[in-house]
Amino acid sequence: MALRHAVLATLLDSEYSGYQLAKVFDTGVANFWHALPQQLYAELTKLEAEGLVTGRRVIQLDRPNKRVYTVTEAGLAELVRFTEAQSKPSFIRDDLLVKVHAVDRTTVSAVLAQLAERAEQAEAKIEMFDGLLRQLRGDLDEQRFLHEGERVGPYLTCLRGRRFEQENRDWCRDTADLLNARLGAHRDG
Amino acid sequence: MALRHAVLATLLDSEYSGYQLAKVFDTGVANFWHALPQQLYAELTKLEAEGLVTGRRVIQLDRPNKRVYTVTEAGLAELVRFTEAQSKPSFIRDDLLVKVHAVDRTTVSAVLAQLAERAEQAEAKIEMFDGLLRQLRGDLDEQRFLHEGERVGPYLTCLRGRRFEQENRDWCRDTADLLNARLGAHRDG
DNA sequence: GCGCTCATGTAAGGGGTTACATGATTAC
DNA sequence: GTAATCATGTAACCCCTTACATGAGCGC
Repeated sequence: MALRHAVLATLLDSEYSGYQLAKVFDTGVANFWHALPQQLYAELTKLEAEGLVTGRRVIQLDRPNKRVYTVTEAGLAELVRFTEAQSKPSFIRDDLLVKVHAVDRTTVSAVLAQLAERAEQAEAKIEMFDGLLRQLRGDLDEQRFLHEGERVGPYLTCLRGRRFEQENRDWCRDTADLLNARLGAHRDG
Repeated sequence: MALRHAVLATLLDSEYSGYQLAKVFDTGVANFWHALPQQLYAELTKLEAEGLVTGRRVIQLDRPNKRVYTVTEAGLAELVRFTEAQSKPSFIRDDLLVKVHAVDRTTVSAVLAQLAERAEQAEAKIEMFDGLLRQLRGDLDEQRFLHEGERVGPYLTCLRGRRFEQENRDWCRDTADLLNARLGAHRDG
């Protein structure tokens, strides 16, 4: 029962519809939480029933209508309660790392291809983060924004996401280089 | 259904009992997969029923007996099939990052305390990885081992884990420093 | 005896994933 | 009309988590 807190934290940035929230969870938020659209629709319905968010119908002429959500006082209180409670240890689950762990007994070429793909995805995410960070800090330079900006939370998590993806990209490249070098040297696999 | 592949990949390193596997999943393997002991016992039973691993009873005099498992040919084939299939995108779920994202509207002191705690945990993991890496490469230096060692998969994933924890520790410290500086400057809470 | 580690589970319930369903509106 | 995006779900199933249960052997 922690998806709700990720949703509440995200709705502090702006009001969102389920559809918009799904987009955000697929990009920026994905650095600290992962969820599918169906989960988000269900969670928003539950959160509204419990009074932690309120929905507002928005009539759109050029597109289908939508329902956007805002955090209530009760929702914020729940987020504070969550913040003060102990954190569960975070966890990673990564298919690609499982594959690398077993690479000496499986198919090196398949792993190499996936490392290259992952490195590219990481690169794309880095650029996405750079854009997001620029957008968040507006006219200020980073140090100024971090020290004087009003809301730094989202900026700080983006910085973390950016570092993570950089590390990810570099490791993928280093690992691919090494596996390639071994292939060249041994002429097997 | 991907826990099984993490288990198979881990059993390539050595034969393990469920209990030992749980220990390994709590430390080294935790960098790419997370699982509780109950899951592992259940998965080992299923894997043996499907012929992907074989169990062997070990009689111990000084401790309760145990059952240790090895990957079969069919298990290795399944791991190869998995390796060649597309990877699911990896995901992170991290309470602490949710809390940092919302920090401007919640309790800074609680977040600071948890950042410090997390930084310490990361430091401990870095040391654990250093030990593991030394153990894996034996007498060889790192470059030599990476280029000439027999099994580099586990070493490569450890390197990834180490980098990840380093990044984690640094970000926690930087973030805590910044939040502290803001507290000092604004004198609010 | 008591607590610790080793060792292996069962059962219930909640959360997440996969597959499917529906409809509005815009652009070609 | 057909594809693409916007928009919102339902249903079934599987996996994961939480809580509980059991017992052997060691050190004090």
